[in-house]
Amino acid sequence: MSRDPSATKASLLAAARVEFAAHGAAGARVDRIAERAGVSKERIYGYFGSKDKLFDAVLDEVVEEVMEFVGEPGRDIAAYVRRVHDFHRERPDLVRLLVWEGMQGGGSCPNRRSRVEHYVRKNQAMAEALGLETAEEAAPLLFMFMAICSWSVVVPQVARLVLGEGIDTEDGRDRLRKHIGDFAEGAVTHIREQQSRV
Amino acid sequence: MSRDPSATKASLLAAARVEFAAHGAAGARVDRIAERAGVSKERIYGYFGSKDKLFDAVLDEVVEEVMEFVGEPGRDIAAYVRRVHDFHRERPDLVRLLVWEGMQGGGSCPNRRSRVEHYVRKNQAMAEALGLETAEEAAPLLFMFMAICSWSVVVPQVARLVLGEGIDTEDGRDRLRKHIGDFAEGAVTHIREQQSRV
DNA sequence: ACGCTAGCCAACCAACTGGTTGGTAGTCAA
DNA sequence: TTGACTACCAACCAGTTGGTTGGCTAGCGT
Repeated sequence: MSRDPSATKASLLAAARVEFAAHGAAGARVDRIAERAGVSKERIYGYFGSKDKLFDAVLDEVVEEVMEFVGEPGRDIAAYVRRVHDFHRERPDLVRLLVWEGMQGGGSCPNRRSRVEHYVRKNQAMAEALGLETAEEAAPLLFMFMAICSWSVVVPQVARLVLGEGIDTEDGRDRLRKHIGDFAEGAVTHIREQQSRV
Repeated sequence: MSRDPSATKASLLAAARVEFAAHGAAGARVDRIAERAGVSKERIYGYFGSKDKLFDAVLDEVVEEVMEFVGEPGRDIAAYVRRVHDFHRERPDLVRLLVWEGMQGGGSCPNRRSRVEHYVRKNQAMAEALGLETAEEAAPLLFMFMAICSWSVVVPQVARLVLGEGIDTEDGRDRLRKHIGDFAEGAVTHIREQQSRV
């Protein structure tokens, strides 16, 4: 058909992303990926070797994208958190892929080097904004921000139970967004106070 | 073998809990559950009808347990959050089951009634502790507390990347626990201040 | 003692799984 | 033109899946 290897590869990656985000590495079906890509599934093995390696390739790609799209935290940390929240809400793929990796994966963690680097950079930016001395001190904060920004993507059914059906409306989502911002704001002020007290 | 229906049922439920927590409803294997329970898999269909219904039964049971073991939030909310964190760390089953349900489930949400009730009760307790007027106002807070307490169970690989390898040691975990408590403390103070300002 | 029901299992089944293979057909250098 | 190389696919394969079936037997009421 297309006789354009790089286009075929890209098409497979795109299809795989949809499938993996929806079902995880274990739940994904190779046939569905191939069909969505409009390509014989044999191409998956020709280009990527196996289903799992394809998953890793997708993850690489998405992590790369997020580095590009979500900037680094600036002075106004609550604003940054809201930005991250917006990104995850609009494109839940990354969060879902990470969660699948964490829940199904055997702790292999591909592309480790660059991912660590990515988070270190964010931690540094955050430490600077908070007046903390080392990046490590900011890490738990970053981690918890990720948690509150992602949670409603990960357990939407719990969100509906706890926050009410309103969470499915634009209005309800905005309200949660505001709470998330406030929550972050509170935590940051708390830290700043502890900081100045020393 | 055992010829004791309720014992067989219980044995199946226990085995299913392990299997479902590890692999989710879709990833779980009926044969493995039966083998672990030391029972023919046909009994699963005899007692529960299908794999999915067995999953629901397990979820019911676990939710029930959590209601029992984790109390309600008292005056010291940070302490409550730490308690929840400890529970999830020691027994990650509940979190994992909820996440599988959220990621794989089709939004059916079995046992809805009692689960809503459970969260409403917690929201009320929390609203009271914070001096908020309605339970709904406390809901987002409860939701975010769940998030920060569960996150390292859900994406352990990210925890390792962000917080460093130390997270796998008892010491590192305690440090995170402390940060989670502080984080909650900060958010609560923030809310209390907003409250008193009005 | 005896039959009947309920708990149980080994064996089975059709559907589906990730992965492979043999062969076709574009494409490009010589 | 030819020959070789590469992208590609339909058909295939062995192993696994959730779910079913026919029959065995422990234990109870009679």
